Amino acid sequence: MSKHKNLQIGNREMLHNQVCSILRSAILRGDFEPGERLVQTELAEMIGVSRMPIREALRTLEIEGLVTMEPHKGAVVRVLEKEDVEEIYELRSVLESMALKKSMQYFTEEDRKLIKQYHDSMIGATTEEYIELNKEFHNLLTSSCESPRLLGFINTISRGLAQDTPLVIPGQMEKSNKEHEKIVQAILENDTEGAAEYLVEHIHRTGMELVKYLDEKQA
Amino acid sequence: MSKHKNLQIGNREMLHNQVCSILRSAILRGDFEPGERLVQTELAEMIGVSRMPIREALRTLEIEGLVTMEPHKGAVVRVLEKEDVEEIYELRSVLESMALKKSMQYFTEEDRKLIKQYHDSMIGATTEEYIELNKEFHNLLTSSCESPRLLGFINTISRGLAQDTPLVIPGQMEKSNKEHEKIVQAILENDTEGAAEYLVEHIHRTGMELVKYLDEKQA
DNA sequence: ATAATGGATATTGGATACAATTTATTTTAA
DNA sequence: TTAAAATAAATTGTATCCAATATCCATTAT
Repeated sequence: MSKHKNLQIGNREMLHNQVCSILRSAILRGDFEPGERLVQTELAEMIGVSRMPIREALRTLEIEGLVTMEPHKGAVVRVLEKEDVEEIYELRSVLESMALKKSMQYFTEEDRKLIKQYHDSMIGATTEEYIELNKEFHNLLTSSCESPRLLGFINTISRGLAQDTPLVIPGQMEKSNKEHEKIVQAILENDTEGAAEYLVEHIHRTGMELVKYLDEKQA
Repeated sequence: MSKHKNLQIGNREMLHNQVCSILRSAILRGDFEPGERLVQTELAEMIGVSRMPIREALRTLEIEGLVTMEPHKGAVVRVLEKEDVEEIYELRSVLESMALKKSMQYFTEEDRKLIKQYHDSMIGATTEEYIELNKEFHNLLTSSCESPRLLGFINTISRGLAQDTPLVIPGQMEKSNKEHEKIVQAILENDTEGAAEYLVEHIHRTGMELVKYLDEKQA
């Protein structure tokens, strides 16, 4: 974070990033059917921009795995299969635990306090609060690792899937809190291997439950 | 308008991809100095296309880590520090070994034969041949893993660095061949953990030597 | 002399219109 | 009914234009 407050007047983010966020939310929210075709001119008119930022946004979404693009055919909303969810969570567990292990050596006492603080604030949170806090919690665990490419991969893979598991997995918040507790405890004790192992278990368990939920929904 | 006579580029793949390859090769070959600014209009004129495919190509190169882009500043050729090389090789070892382990369960007898065949053909190869064969060899080890996102990450990270280590590391071909031998042997014996471990060692050793070379060059 | 200020200039980000290419659809013909 | 041809639709790429912004350079103030 910058030491100064944001004094900017207008929105300085580039258009294709804003477009990307809009489309990503819409897809994850289910505004577009899986398999639905995304016509550039229609999107441009809907959002109120020209085709260029749309094209750039779609390319980003393709990398994140939310749409597929073929030459002269365009973009379609990707159908997430069970295998996709399994792959995403397996990669998340490997990459996030790797980033956590690397981050551990850079954590200051303040970092560890902040992590504990976030964890505590998640205990009594509402579902909506929890989803936001959880994103930031996981971000705190990994973002000190000094590996920009690794962090880029983690962000890419994480954005490819909605982070609203508390809404669909029964008891997810309670289970997560218990698992987070073990991770936080290990971090406070400077137990690198333990923290990483508990994080792997946490992500793996969540992935398994999400797959189970999707299986049941499909059946 | 445009003269289709002096086509610097073929006609089958999409333009921004061809542009991307051209620029990637040019950067890795050293045609652009590290830190050099890449002006879109100049590149467009040089290559003989309009600005749009240039812009799209630059964005891909940014993801691969070859250039950095800032709003209204444009693209500059990235300076690869020691830390970058270390990160790239560490990620490669983790991701490629993961992909190899997953691939092992899908290998057919033909796959294993083909891998052995490639390895054998690398024994007496010239340096140029070796570089090409080595790319395909590593590709064979990982590409059966049925994890498209994992393969995407491996490709992205690999393209961010020139794959011409045989040219700069003394005795690289001989050392690699010995390490490949162990990998191939483990694959033929269906020893998943062994193959993955030897691959990690191989990539790690190459990364170390490359860092050492860069250190010496800088000094 | 040096730092800050204030334009010119260059470059990027984005919009728009249009041509070219490919795919999808419909119509026509055997 | 089926196959070929014509048509429509969508994407890719080009050319141009304009606005926002960064960079550079000369001028001014301290």
